[in-house]
Amino acid sequence: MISHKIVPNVSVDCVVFGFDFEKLNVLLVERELKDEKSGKLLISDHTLTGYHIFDDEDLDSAASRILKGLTGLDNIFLEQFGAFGQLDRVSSPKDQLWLKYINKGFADRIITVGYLALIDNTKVTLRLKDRNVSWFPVTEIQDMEMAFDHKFLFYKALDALQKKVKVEPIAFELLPDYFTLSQLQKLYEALLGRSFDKRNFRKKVALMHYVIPLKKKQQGVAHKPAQYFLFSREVYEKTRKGRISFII
Amino acid sequence: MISHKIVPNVSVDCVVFGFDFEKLNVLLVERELKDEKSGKLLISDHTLTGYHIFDDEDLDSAASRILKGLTGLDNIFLEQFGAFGQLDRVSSPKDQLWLKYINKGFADRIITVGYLALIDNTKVTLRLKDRNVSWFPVTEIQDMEMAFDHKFLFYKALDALQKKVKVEPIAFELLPDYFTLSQLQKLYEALLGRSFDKRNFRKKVALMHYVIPLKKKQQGVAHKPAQYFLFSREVYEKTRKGRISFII
DNA sequence: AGATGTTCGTGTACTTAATACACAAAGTTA
DNA sequence: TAACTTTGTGTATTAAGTACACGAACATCT
Repeated sequence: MISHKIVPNVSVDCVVFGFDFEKLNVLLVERELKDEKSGKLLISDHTLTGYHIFDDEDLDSAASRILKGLTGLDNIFLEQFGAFGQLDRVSSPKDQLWLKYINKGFADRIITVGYLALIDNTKVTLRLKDRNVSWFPVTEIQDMEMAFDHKFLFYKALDALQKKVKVEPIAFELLPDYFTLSQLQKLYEALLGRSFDKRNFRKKVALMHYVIPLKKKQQGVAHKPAQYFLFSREVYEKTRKGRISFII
Repeated sequence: MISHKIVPNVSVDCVVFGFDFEKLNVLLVERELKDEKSGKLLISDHTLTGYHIFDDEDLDSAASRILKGLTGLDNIFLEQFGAFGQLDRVSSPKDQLWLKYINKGFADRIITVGYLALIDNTKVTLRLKDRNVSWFPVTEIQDMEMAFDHKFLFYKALDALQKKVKVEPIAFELLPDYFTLSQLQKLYEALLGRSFDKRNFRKKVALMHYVIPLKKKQQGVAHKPAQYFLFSREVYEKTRKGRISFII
């Protein structure tokens, strides 16, 4: 059981990515603070999902705990993309006001460990008591107001994701258990911000013996139904060569 | 100026790599503790170079500070390879004994941020007051006794280095300003633990327009003298394509 | 002066991967 | 049954990867 005694100087922040078959999205939590008397909005922006770590859990567990609370899911794909300890991470007036307001006695020197999480949108229903949590297209983050250094962290995570996706088969974490090749292609296009030629893309996938066709086809679509495929990590581990280039 | 007030729960550890034109080495510090009465060796092993961070420096600065103290050099190539916060990182009897002995009042829950550093052996003379610091071939680490979770951290760093080296031109950080192609090849062989065909290796290097031949040749060697080359980061930045595969 | 030892620097043939590009087939809906 | 939409497929060309052997340039030794 968890003691709920926090380690004062350390937090984790999760950048949670999801794919809706159209575009890549990120999960953000609304942050609002109203002046009690005037009712005036003092703060209205968004944050990543993060929290301090407890003194009896390690970093990965802290990240898993946060994601469990957010999505109800265990076994979410999670990977560090960096540790961040700039002196001015939490020092803007807005952020100081917020920290005073929530009044949890956090230190003002907080080193945060960033985790990127990939989740299968089809499996999750969001929930976080008292706070609005929702998906935002990654292409819109640019123009949003964000808390602390969270916009910076987001772009670090996106960068790490784009690099990793070229080198390891982690994109499948964003898809349901079975998927069509067009969905896979759209995903890579959303991840990398470029487009691929259909035939060439499929030629490459054909060389990935761990992307396995199923007997199942799409049903009820107003066009030629697509075949479903499945990603087998087992086959991947067995057949991977030393090669680097994954997609591209 | 630095206040020397430490952040209690956070440290950085540096895994410092060097290349002696034969093999890849890592820098370790000897750790010894003798019983005051009996003179019996209670601890004799090696550690990475690390320390707590101060409350007025960020993570990168802390790592730079440690390396400056160790090598006298600024501007060393530095990059995070992960943050580590296992509950049992420092809890072995030996490590507890050591922490009691040095008696600096460190917390017993310490999250460390791992940095990998690449240095040009030809530019450095080691120095660390009161402690023995020296180079060890990476192939020998396996059989060494190491403090805390430092052996684990070392292998994480090595792994990160091997991945990164395939994808970015960081190997040059381990070489002097100018070098021969045979030295470059030996370096890649040491880094990746495999060998390359000379002609094919050179064919690849020829495609890297940022590896630039100099007029200079080796002198005083008892064989045909090799031409020197130089790595230009400027040309690299200008000419890099989206491609992934770097060497291999 | 000449022989010995060592590392340097180069080319070709073959196989594998990357790219560019267009159209008929299989479903739904009106 | 016609219109619409997405699926699924092949070929030709170029670029990159791999396998493989030998003369040239220097220092050293006799």
